[in-house]
Amino acid sequence: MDIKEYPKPAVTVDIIIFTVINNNLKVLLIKRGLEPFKGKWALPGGFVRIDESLENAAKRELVEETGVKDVYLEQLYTFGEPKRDPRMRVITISYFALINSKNIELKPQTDAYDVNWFDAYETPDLAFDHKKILEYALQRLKWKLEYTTVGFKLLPKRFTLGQIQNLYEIIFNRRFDKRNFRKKVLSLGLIEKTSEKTKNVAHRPAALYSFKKKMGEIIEII
Amino acid sequence: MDIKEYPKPAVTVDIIIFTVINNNLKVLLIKRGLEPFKGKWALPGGFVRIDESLENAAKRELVEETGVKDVYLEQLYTFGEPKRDPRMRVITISYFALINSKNIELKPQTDAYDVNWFDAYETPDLAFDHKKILEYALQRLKWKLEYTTVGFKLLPKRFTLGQIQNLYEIIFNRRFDKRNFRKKVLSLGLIEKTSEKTKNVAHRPAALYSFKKKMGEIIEII
DNA sequence: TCAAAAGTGTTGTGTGTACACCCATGT
DNA sequence: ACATGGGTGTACACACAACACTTTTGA
Repeated sequence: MDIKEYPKPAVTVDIIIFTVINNNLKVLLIKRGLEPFKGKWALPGGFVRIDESLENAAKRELVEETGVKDVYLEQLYTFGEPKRDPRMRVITISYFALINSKNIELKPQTDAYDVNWFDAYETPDLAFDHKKILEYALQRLKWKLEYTTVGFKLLPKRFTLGQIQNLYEIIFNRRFDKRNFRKKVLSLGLIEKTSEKTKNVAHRPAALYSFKKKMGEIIEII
Repeated sequence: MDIKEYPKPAVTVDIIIFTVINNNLKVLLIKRGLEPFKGKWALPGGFVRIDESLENAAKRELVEETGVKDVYLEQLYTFGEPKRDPRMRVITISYFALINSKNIELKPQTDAYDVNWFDAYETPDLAFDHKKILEYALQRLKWKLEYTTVGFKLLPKRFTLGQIQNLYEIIFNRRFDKRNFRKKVLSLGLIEKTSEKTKNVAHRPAALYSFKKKMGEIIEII
């Protein structure tokens, strides 16, 4: 039997883009302008072009929506239930991205459709099976933060130890002991104190830290 | 633009089926009977039917090749480089399966093409990018054994502590301390000693262990 | 002066690792 | 008798968790 005889599913990529804004974990969603699920919020994504790699498709979507390039991006999972899209068989390869909010140039104003950041744990109803995909991504995010240091990608270039701890507390939804947390983070040897401190804060200023060079490889230990 | 205008990639599943035979980690390969890569060994797999889920496609392939149903099966990764198949754009969702060799009814004899178990670390050249996929699977396998207990799926119903240790030593390619290993395994509380012992062995007989009931949930802790 | 986050050490508990000898059986 | 894997306990190092008070700033 010739392979061309098989009817082919459509193939898309969807991206779960996380960032931290105002000490809250946010995810980027797009309001659909077309049926099906017109008017519902959905993960950004689109069809994979016939001659581009899956990762490039994801990067392309990412750039289109946020304007950022240098982000942490990894394949998450492939969802392919036959009825997940009412129109036709669609298989989607999901990617998840971590970006720090300073790098973002959202372009919601310039476009007809709405693009917005939502609290990752309190999104509206999502189109397709995107709720399930988001939950899967949140699970992976927790896992990644527990066993790797990729979470640091969510931070700006200069940050305080308090900001890291906040980040972890948001994502794990629990408190950590300040002394133990700082000890642990510093013992990793990935960051170093700069000579600067926070300014205009209504409390004791905090030392600003930055990543040591060559974080790239170390970050991907798993 | 209508979605039907996009040329669609073909979608397949490939399965990395691991088992342990004679204290060696084995992977199931099939010799290709058609071009491209005719005569080369490859991972079992095939096209996803338009109305079946990805996991069902993987299960179908698994049953077709090995006759087994009750196995550990999980999605591994999706490979989609544009040129990975010389004929056309093919995206493959890989799955990896752990089965214990007692359950297998290989059907290589009845088929025209060859099916065989190979040492997972010493396979011949593989078709397509299957070498890369296999290496990815081996990496995941190590990881799974380190952080979960799914590796026990590779064992028969009754087994000795030495067999578990062998399994781990094969996969990690290093030796473990016998006392520490046994302590660790027993402390998990997942297995219990049966009243039986091994027979006809040229050394002191070993106690046979079996899984406690309700292993199902515990096994999937991550 | 008050609120709010920054900053700082010690102690106990549990987990992983290193290590050596006798036992039961088949040949 | 000997070869082979089965079976067992202790001691040290290290990572993690619990815990409270002083400091510096803006309002």
